Amino acid sequence: MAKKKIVLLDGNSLAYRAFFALPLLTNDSGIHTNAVYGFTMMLQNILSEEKPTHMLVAWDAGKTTFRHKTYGEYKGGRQKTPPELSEQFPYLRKLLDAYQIPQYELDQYEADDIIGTLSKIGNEKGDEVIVISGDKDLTQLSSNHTTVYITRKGITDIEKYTPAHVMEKYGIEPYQIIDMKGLMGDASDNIPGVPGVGEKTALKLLKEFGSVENVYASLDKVSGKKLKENLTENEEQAFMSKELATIEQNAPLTISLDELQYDGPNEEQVKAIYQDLKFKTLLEKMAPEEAGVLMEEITIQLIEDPSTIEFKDEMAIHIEMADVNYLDADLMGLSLSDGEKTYYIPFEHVRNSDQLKAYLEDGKKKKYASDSKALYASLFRYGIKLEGIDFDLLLGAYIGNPSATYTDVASMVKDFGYTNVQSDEVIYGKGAKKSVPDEQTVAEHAGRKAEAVWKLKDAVEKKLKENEQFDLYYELELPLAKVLGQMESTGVKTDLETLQQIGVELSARLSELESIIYEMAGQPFNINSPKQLGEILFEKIGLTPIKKTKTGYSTAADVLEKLESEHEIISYILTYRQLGKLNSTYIEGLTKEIHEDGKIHTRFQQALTQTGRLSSINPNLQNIPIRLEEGRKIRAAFVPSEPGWLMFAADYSQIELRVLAHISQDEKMIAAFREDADIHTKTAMDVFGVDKDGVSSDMRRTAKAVNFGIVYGISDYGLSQSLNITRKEAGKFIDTYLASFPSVKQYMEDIVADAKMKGYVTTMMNRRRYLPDIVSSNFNLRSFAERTAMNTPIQGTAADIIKKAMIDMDKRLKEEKLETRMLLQVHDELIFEAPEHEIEKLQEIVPEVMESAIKLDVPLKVEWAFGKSWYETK
DNA sequence: TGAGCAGCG
DNA sequence: TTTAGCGCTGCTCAC
Repeated sequence: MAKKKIVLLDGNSLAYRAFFALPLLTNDSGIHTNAVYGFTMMLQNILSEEKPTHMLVAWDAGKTTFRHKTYGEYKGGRQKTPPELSEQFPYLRKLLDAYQIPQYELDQYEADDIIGTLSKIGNEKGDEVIVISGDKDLTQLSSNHTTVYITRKGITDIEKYTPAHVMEKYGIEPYQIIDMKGLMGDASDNIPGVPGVGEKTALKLLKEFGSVENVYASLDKVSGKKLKENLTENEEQAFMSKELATIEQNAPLTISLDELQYDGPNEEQVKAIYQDLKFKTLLEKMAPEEAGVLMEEITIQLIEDPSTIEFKDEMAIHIEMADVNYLDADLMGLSLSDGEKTYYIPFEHVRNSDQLKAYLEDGKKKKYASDSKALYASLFRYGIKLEGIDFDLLLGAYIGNPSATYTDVASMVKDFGYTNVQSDEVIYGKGAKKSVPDEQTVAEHAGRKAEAVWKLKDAVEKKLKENEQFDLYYELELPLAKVLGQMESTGVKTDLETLQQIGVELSARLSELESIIYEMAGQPFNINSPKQLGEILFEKIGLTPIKKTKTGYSTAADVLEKLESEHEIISYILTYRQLGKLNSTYIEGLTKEIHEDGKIHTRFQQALTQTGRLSSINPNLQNIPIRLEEGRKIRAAFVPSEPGWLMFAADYSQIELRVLAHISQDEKMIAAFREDADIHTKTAMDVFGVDKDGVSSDMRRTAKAVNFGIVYGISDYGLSQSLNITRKEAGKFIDTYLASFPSVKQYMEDIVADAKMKGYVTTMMNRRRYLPDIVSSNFNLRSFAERTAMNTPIQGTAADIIKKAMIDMDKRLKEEKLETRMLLQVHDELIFEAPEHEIEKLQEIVPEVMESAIKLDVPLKVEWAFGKSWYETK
């Protein structure tokens, strides 16, 4: 028979944990729900992560247990269970019934004993057992087959106790936990132990003698007069305490392992209870499974001859395609809706219709799209130049809720409470089962999408107006979508031979490095496997691990760099990593992405980042190497697509610090930028209190790191890492910095306070980012939100600025009737290809347009270069 | 599928 | 007193 995976939960302990970990939530009906809610969250985590075959929740039975016969005061002095918690137990039991998880209690025994007995039975059969509790006593049950999960802070944070972990933490075996308790006692259970003996002393004694019995057998060897005295006087109490702490593993259970089989919940019942308790988020999580119901009827006109369509002045429009990548996806059909009538035209008829083409290219006919950039670029593949886009649902939803992840129209409209469109997953399936259904189904699906766009336009606009984001939407994001669509369609010419040539060199050097590394390691192994590499470095060679990850030793570059002087193999590994990355990601990766036209067409995601930046995918052209010369050569493969043309690149200099100077209104910083000083040198002068000539290169480097840190929402820890100095030193730098730029300090404090009050921060163009965690009681979450509050207005404003510059640039190129094409955006940089005779003009207008994209209290500065390839634009 | 690592601004 | 720089994408390994 297959091995079982048995999960045993300590019901009372976990309910207490959940109750105290969460604030006292009350639902509309006045029932307290925090313990049930926390318990449910935990349960769901366990079910999805562990996928148990067998489960049981054990409960304590009544007030007295067999332990009270040993010691009447057992668990004496405990606070009564708060009534707010007591009232939740019946709901918990009902919920577990709905989940169809067996529950069990046994008169005179505690939940521990039930769990201990079952885990023993499981162990004997070789099954895998997981015990979950909030009580560390249960760690005594850990064994080769049993792992004990103890909840840490909160409810979902769990510490896993294997025998090795117990050893690591306490230096003793799991079975010695009871000896430890015997000696030190346990205040929460009112187990006395030996007075004067705490955890430290108990562990010391156990490491020397092994057990309570042996401690007393060798009392004369115990050092310390007072300790010996205490032990002697409390011998009986020590043995009794050990007995009390011992979990019974032979309780007379009336239930067998086979009865614990878990086959999943009764969804209907679970849903009913969620509804009863008003667990909205949990309910929503269940909802996708029953998608497909409650759809309103829709009448779709399937069109073969587009000339029969009545093209209104305003219509919603959508193209249904078989893949997310609209640059090469198979286009299935186009849907149109005017709110009354909805049409679906299979794409073969779209392509061949002059009337439809004329409609799509008519700028006077307003069109509302689900994703306008996808429309521009996909229609452009068929020579159709889309005009008249006046609304974009994706961008509207994104501006209203940047943290959402939109995968299809259904996910966008959900934010507005609209449900009459199904998810793509429901229609097409997912993974291996993905397939296109019959045309009628596709037509309805596409029709519903167009209809949804039509119906939601008002709601989206209303929200934009309320949040004063109308301009951000109509002046920035919507026109940008068109520019980006053009850039994606244009693509960047990529020279395959250059890539291949670099690839050949890389492969040769990699195999050379490989032999050297194998030689030094004394054996071949997979250098790309952090696991194997860690074993070789830290076990075989015996280097000292500096950092650990969840799964083993960290072999990250910053760790290896610290070990470089310890062993010569390290530098070879670092080089191998670096070159391996170039080869797999850039040479092999980019080669695969070159289209038939000899170009690479990336897609810019316009509705993804939390800050308003763009991102680039399939492939990512925003992370082409530049920092190291070997990688930088990759850029030589990116060339103009026309003979005699050149690449032209322009980037904003220090845009984020300039934005910071403007937002914080720091006089010194503003002055520095106005006189075009080197900002890092200037910072160094202030932080180190020297004059310009006194700034060493090291000081400048430090100042640069501090400047970066400030932009990111600094912490002494982060700075200490990047500069390889102590936290204290880093803290000092930060203090000195903030003292010399007081307005920056003020800004950092104000923005955090503002975010706490409003729940969000904004950029100069009123882009929002919501930060619910900024009021969290969890230190990590809160700190992260605070740094985000400091960083987002800066990074986001910089993003706004370059977006505006792109729109202006596109317009200017047209006005000047230039052939120059904008190709790429890399956060603070724009890349163009241009005929040689236009270069002179570009040198004039590109900086002009970019520098005047927005008016700040400091000048914006643009630097530019051109050459025969991207590599040469330096 | 997620973790670890490394590439960019 | 264990936390711990901001924003991304893609490759490889191991499960």
